[in-house]
Amino acid sequence: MISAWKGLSDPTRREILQLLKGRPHTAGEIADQFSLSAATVSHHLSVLKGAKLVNVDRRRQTLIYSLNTAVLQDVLSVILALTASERRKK
Amino acid sequence: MISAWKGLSDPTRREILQLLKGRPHTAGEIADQFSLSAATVSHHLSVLKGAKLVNVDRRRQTLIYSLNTAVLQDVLSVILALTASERRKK
DNA sequence: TCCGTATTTCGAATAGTATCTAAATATTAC
DNA sequence: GTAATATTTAGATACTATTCGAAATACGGA
Repeated sequence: MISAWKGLSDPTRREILQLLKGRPHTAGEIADQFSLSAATVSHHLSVLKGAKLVNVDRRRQTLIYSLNTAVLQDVLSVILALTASERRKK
Repeated sequence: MISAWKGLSDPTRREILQLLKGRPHTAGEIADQFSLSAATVSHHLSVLKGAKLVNVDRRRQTLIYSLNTAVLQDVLSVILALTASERRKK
């Protein structure tokens, strides 16, 4: 199990998520957007998958990756908790 | 320059931030909360400082760390952008 | 069944991170 | 100036992450 935080800690992976925000993409389409080898992008996708930040579906011979925002809600609440100004203090 | 994402990617550092959310702490007080050496905690504090997630003030011979939420706002907007459902689609 | 396309997995190089102990620095008190 | 206290820096080691090219796998079509 990879934490969402680890998934988000790499800039390439954050770019992939931004890309997937628009619409689902195949692994090949994603790899084409970066000057990295397909193997490297595949590795990043497996990290994102392990962190449940993306969903994968197979259609014919291609794998289609899409954004999974469920885990982002948890990240969001941690950040919100940290930024929340404390009311009712003392 | 360390990115806020890198700063947030380690569980110990996130715990430190939670601790600082309550009130500022000295380096020693923070170190006491963890079963890690003071040197290790100091390292984590320097990462948080590099990511501008904490502020440091010196009072007498102690260094006082406090939470800096400014950078968290940027993290927050990235997460919000990813989770925002797309309106006006098509 | 063999081929082509899409993608992942493997093995290895390199770089970055977390952790420790010990030594160094900074501040204050005497 | 010396000592005491608080904290960081230095050096070492182990672990984890990023990246690549090459080989392996999976699926669908001829």
